[in-house]
Amino acid sequence: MARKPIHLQAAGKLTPRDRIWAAVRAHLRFTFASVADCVVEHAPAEAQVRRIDEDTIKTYVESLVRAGFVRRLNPTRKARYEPALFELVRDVGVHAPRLTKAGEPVTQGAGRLAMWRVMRKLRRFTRAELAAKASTEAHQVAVEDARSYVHHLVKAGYIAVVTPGRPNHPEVYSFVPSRNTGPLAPQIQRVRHVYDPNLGKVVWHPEADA
DNA sequence: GCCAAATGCCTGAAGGCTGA
DNA sequence: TCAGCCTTCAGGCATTTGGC
Repeated sequence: MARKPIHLQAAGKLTPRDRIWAAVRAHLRFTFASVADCVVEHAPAEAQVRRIDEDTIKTYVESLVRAGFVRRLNPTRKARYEPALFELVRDVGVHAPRLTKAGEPVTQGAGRLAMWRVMRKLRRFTRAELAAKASTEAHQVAVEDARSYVHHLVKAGYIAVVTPGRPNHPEVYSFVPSRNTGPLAPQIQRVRHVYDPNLGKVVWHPEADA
């Protein structure tokens, strides 16, 4: 099996990595098995958590070790049955660190998150302004990407068109305060649905316009 | 459309356990 | 004693996703 669409992962509003991270924080010192047990114990009743989660745990714990969030206490085991023992050394709160297998921070999604923050701050903006304000040295946001993101958020009702675009006068948008649902940026899914992770639900889909 | 990320499946290695 | 089984871990790969 492979990764599920985010709106289908939302049972309990936690991804597998969120649950693993919560288990790590609960134990401080742990093995793969103890985390797996904790994940199952605290899983929502409707979620079918299987033993296979241990593979996911292994992958994520390894990335946490590489990133320095977690330290292995017994790098060389004396006996085959001595399970690998880990310790949490850097607790960054309830939100699971997003890491690659190599332990590097994940930059995917950084552009949309930055745009979401800029929208909530500026309240009134053009696409070019949004892209410029959301860009950093480490991560540039293309105007075309801003156009796509704004398009979907307008459809979903997060943004309103204040001044329609005309030659030499770019379209001006305003952020709808009542749609300030939280710090997490709404996501445009592959199927063009707009999913709000703050609400844990799909807030717009193309069929809604039809 | 391409790429990286996230997740699950599969296989093999190593060593302890168990029963004949 | 020893062959076969079991457990744990590591690594590679496939699939589907969201972001760009």
